[in-house]
Amino acid sequence: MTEEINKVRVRFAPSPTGHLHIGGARTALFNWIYARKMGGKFLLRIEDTDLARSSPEMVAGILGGLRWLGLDWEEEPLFQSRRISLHQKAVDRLVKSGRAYHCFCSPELLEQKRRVAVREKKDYRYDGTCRHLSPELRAKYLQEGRPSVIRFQVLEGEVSYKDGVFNKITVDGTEIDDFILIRRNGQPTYNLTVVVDDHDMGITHVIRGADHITNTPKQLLLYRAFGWEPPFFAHLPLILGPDRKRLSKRHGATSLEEYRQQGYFPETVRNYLALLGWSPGDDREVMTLSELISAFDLSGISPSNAIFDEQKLEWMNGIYLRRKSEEDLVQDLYPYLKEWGIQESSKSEMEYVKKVVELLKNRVKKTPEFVEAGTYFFKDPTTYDPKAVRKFWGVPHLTRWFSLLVEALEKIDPFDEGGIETVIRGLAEGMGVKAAAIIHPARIALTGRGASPGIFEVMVVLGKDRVVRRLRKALDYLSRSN
RNA sequence: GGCGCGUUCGUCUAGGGGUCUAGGACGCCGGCCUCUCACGCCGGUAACACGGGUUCGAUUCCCGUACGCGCUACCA
Repeated sequence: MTEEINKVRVRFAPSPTGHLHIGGARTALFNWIYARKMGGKFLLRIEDTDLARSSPEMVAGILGGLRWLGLDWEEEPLFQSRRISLHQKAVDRLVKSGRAYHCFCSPELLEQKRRVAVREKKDYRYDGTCRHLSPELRAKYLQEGRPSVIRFQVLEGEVSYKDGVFNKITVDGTEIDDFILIRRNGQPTYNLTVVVDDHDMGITHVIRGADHITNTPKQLLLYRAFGWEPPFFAHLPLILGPDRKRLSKRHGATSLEEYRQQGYFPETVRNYLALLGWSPGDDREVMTLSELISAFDLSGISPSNAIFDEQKLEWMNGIYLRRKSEEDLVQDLYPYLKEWGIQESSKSEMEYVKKVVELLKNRVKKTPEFVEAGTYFFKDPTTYDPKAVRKFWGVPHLTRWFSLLVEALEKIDPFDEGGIETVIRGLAEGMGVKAAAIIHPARIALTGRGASPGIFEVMVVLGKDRVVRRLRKALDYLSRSN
């Protein structure tokens, strides 16, 4: 029983007003890992009280993103919008106990006061007009049905807490506004809902972005006013773009979905994100999930913001890609097959694709790159790389070499690597040139390019028919252009 | 502007009074391998923001300055 009570419960609480942001994904990941590490539970709460900007599609997208990353949650996600009456009830308690009060100041009036303060270079804070309203006047206004908000009454002199990541955070009570708990339209505000919901969900550790640091003292005040035990707070440093500004559209991809579409593996994103702001304390970087979980510790999180380095993400994806089996990569390639002109995937065609993957996997970092890198395995070259042509096709006797090459290759049976290599090296020797003198021109003929996997391997995969056809085609091209 | 927080190679970071000639990784540069390109391997480049303290001794502790970021909403 007590064991159950002491169990760690963490949550990820996105607001469905956009796609799952890379920063949100990391927050979710850290919560998930922490729950796993501690044998606790990872819960979800959808903060959809901003009715105008929230949508069910966004909720679905966010859940999909979490699933893709492998971050499974327990219990049903809590929808904040369905808890409004509970939030209001909680505030009623505060009003009754005198910790919250109705404020009748109009938004226009407050806006005006704020402008004045800004003009005079003073910092604005709610002046407490309605805090000091006489009970009679307040009752009268209420009776008249004057529109009002409910504000929290800040009494404390100083609030401080020890953050799990940052140093001790202290703020003077005079710096905290009598913040609004319930809007004019009856909707509760963030600082209130987050406290009520976290309490009701039994959240023990709040792990969230550092942009919430300054909200924390307000929330602590609410916990105190409600007489609730506050959770442990740990704030994650922000993820910045290369210009040190908060990661945004200007930096390119910011949503998890975009990285998925670009061909990054979930394990890469997970691993890379885990390393943004956290380190296992030793030199390990490429780590499995279970390694991540066992090495994870809140104390390993650094407090300074981190710049998102896409180059390193790409490098890491290359590591994971090379570790994958050809079979798995072929699976990943299915959505792209039609770009190679493969309509329905027969067994033999898949065998061919697998061979192509074998040759290319050390040369790409993301799955979709196979498409471009491997086009010549599926279509005869229609153009020849001009730079390579200039370098290797300008030699004399090339057409004669190609003719001899075709002749020799046609005789090879079986058409395997050893046989091909022997033939080509023999041919070169016979002509008193290096093998490279034949290999490079042949590569252009076969692939259209100046670079490719080893040419003997390429020939084997292409097969004798394609090889011979392409060499003849090049021969034709050469004789016409000379 | 006010308040809060932060500051180790270009980037992610290790280290937290002497063992630091500050370690690793990405990137970049060079080399090896080699038919090219990759992969792999080897090597190199590059940092404790600045100024004061405390101390026998500060990258490590304290204060200040600079810079950065966050918050400053009837958004979350």
